[in-house]
Amino acid sequence: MKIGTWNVNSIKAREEHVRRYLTDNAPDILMVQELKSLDFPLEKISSDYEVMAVGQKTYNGVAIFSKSPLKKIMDALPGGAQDDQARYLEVETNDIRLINIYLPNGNPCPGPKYDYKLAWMKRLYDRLSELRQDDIPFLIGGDFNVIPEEKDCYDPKVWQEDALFRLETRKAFRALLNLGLTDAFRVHDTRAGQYSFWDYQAGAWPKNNGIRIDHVLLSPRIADKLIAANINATPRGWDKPSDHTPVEIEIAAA
DNA sequence: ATGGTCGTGTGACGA
Repeated sequence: MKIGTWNVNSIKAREEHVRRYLTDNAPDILMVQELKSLDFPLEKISSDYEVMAVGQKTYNGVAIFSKSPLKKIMDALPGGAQDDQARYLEVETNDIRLINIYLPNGNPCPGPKYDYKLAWMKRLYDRLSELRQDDIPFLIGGDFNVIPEEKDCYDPKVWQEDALFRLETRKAFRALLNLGLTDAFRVHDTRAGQYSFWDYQAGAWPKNNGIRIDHVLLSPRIADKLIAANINATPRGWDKPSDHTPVEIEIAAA
């Protein structure tokens, strides 16, 4: 079973990119982030996929494409009574719990946006902790807006005080891993300089000045089924690309 | 050394 995650940076601007990606790669599941649309007709992208989304005008928004039927578990991260940002979608398909997130960026840092990011990560910790306690196997993918380690960015000094890399952010990400989760990509590739995002500015893509911020984390029983994991940089090279590229994993069926 | 890029929706703001 092939599962991908991709921040598309506007579904309106990237409709054809997503269609092409699904056609070329035929994943069983694709999780996308940053729809930047409240009600884009996602079902018209491919008749091979069922799709479920939580959208919002202009900002955020996540969706899941799946070849198998999807059952909604929740479309907001618990613990945020006044939080109306579309960043979380939890579903069940093929007896697997799937979570798609667009974790807050948090810049500028310090400031209220960074406070929101840390609070969101704590809420995420609480939700994943609950799933672990209930022994529900799950896979969480998306744009985490977290650079886990120095080797996941081209120049750690530049990123030192950034909301994506500063120590407090990395500690909060480490806490998620300490629930017993596996960073799927790192099981199959330990090299430095493997990135999922390259800024549009300053020739970051041709210079390979990127960062690895899109992740797939697996609970233990799903991790045991992991067959492959990779970053597919091809879509970043397409015309008018997203600034992110898909991360792909494969797990053994049933 | 400086400004440099997109997307949304038309003027900043978010990334």
